[in-house]
Amino acid sequence: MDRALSKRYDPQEVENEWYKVWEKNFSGVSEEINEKRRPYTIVMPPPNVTGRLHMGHALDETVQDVIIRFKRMRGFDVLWLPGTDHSAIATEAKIVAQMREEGISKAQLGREAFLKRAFEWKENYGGQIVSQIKRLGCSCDWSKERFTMDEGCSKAVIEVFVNLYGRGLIYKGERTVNWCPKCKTSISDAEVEYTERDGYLWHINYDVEGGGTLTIATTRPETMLGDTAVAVNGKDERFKNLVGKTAIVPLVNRRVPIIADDHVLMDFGTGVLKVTPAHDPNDFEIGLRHRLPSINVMTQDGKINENGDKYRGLGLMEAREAILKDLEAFGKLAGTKPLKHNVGLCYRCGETIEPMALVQWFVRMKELAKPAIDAVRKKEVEFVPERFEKIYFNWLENIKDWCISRQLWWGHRIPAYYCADCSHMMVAKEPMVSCQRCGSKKIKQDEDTLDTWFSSALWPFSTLGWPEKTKMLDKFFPTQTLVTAYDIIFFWVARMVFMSLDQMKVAPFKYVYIHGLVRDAQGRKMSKSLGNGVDPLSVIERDGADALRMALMIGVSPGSDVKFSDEKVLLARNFTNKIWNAARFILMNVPEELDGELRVNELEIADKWVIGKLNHLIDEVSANLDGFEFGIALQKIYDFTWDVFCDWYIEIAKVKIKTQEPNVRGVLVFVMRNILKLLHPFMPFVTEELWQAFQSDGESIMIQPWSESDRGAMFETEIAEFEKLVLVIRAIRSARAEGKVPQNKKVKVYILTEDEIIKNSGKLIMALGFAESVDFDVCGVKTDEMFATNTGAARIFVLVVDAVDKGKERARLVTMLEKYQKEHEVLEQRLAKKEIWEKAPNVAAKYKVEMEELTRCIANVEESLQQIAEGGGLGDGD
RNA sequence: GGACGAUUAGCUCAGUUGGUAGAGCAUUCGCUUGACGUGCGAAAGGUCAAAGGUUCAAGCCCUUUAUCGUCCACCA
Repeated sequence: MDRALSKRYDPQEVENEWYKVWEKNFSGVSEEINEKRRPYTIVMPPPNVTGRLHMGHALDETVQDVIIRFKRMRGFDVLWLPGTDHSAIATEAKIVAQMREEGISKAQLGREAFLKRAFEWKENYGGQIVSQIKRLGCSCDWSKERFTMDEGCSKAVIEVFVNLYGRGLIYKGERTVNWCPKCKTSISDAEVEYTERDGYLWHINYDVEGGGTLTIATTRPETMLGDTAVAVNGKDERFKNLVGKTAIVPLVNRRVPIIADDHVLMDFGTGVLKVTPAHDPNDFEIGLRHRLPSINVMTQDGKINENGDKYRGLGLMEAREAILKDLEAFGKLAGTKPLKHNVGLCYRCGETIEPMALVQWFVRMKELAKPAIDAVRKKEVEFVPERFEKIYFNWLENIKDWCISRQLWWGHRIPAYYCADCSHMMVAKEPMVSCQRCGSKKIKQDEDTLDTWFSSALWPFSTLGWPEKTKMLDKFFPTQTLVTAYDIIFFWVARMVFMSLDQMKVAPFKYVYIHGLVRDAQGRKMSKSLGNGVDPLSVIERDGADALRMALMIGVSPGSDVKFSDEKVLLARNFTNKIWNAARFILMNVPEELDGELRVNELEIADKWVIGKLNHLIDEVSANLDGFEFGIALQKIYDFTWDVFCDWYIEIAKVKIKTQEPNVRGVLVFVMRNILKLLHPFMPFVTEELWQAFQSDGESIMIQPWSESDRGAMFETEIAEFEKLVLVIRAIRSARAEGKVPQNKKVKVYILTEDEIIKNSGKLIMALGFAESVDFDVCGVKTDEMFATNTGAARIFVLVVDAVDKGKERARLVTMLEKYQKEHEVLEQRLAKKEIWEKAPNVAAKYKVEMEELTRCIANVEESLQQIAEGGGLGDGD
């Protein structure tokens, strides 16, 4: 690396450069099966092709990249396949909006020209999200990039549609569907979001032929224009005699039957229900049961249609006002009650959804859902965290047929063809040119396109070449892990599972890793309307992609939402700088012999400590990553790097470098290299840049073998022993600070201990505790010059001479004594119980040792107090 | 109505098989120490939402409750 390391890490300098290298070197995975390296596949959830990168993407892509980079280093033959989604409604809406500005409508342009324009739009904006994903450092294989509407994916869509239709699993029929008047298309049940609104329950009197009145209750009076019955519960004594008679719908004066149906609740509203089969799913069912006609009163853009008599042309709300006014005028309005009720909204545009009976295409779900439920039950597919399988089950177990037709142009056109002469319908893979029944050449293709999620559901295999039998499919399917947020379990995850099980006879992936949504610092969902979204690209530009990635990954647990805050970015950015400078220190002090062989059997205690800690870290982090515990893994690497390596080992290394101890360089480089590798999945750029400084072969860190712990160098006892030293040194520093000893002043230290390790580590203790001499016996200390402290768990008694604050010693010793005595008591009580010896002898033994230590400490403190009380100095005095 | 999650330091959150509570930020004190002031050392701060239970031992397991959040279902 010829770039001199500056004092501060500058991410901009390195990021673009490295991504170019990676993209060149690591795209184009081989289709051939590698006997030694097992394949590991992730298909990227395709973002909207014309979208912009937001924090949700950033989190999703980062998680995937962490997994992929980890698995790659672990020796898997990885494929992370990227791509984009045509996002039918969202994209078409954007194009239509743009056209509106130019004063052009879809109808004016025509289907063909519209599609031409849409593809041009896609070409222009489709690259944007891709280049933004690249800036995150994602190591996906861009040579395999796919698009849901490319030739192959489209072919897969047609193949599945025709197949399902042939087996009767796709059908065309009239059902109540969710109509969005703004998007002017039907949408599936999953695409409706319910929200509670304050509304009214209006009571309206319907005359009964032959005398009497029935008061119905409704929240949508405008739908009465389409009423074809009035229903009561058959068990309701109040209305029993009216069943079978005829009611008159006010305003339109339609004669409708009064029917009995169990769906009507006696205790809600007035117990009388107006039945509008065309505009309510429940009423539609009632209509089927009672063979009621269905009168549609709405146009596609949410106005009253020709069936609405004099209200024709009014918007629904206008119609409601007008109808209520008229009802009142006719004396038919019996009352108004406020009511909180749920209103369905379009998940794309937020418009109120109008249920409407329409002829649409549906996927029959019951048969497809069952294997998908079983696959998760049998753990062929596992959710991480597991609890999300409940959501999945709940949805699939109560699923209704899936409305897949959309009245849009941007999407996969339904491969159904109609004969203009005999109306014969044909569903076929290839465009039909003549009618199979009458031979007519006048053939028209179905106008509708498919739900975006229909093509997304095939994504894990359509992207690998299916329906062709490709080597890619052979090698990389089924995939291993799918990473996504919980909000699209219904839309996408469940549908991929049942489509794959049905078409491929195998689940599309083994694990579904679910992460949460990214929220702002106040915990609110980031949204355009709130304007609280943080642009990941601005974070990258300011603090680097590594900092962004770390900010998203640190301290998160699977399935829970991530609060994104500047504090986290700062933490992450500071951490990149910390590693950078740790590396800089090593490079400045270890200019040569970078290979620095690590000779384990020549190590001293501090070396063994850091190596041992590293080995434990490697094991833990590897296990955490295998278990999708990214937040924990990253936290552990962070703690080790900062606390263990930088704050302690490098400080010790400074002492060792001065005294020219032979092993220090090897240890520093060895630990640093391992930190870089462990950290690389999370922070690819800075680790790559530094890796290059610690080796000479120029190879990318991406393909380095993952760290393996050395089982022979776990050093448990050394770790425990060294940590006693740490406590002693901390105690000295603490005593100095409490005693207000100026930082630049050295101090005499006396330590009461029988510990051999501590006795033999005077040099280190002196150096790191800013002490000038360390004695291990009590001697020559006047009480008014000393400051005492305990050392926490090790309970070694430390005396620091030359303390300035002379008044506090006694009180401090008393406090210490009380604390020790209390701890002693607690342990004594625990150990008094027989059961602990029987059931957890190792724990009991540990407690016993601690208690003995405490006993010694108490004696020491008491002795000191005694001496103070006698007014003399400790020991010989001088 | 059903399900799930959250409740731990002033704030934001970790805490993986039960063994004497952790981090970052903020606060206080002290440091221009030749890697880093995006830094270093020290300190203060928590009856782990409440009440029961299991256990030698509970933040963690069980039961109930409260508050907040999310999803699903839905009475027009």
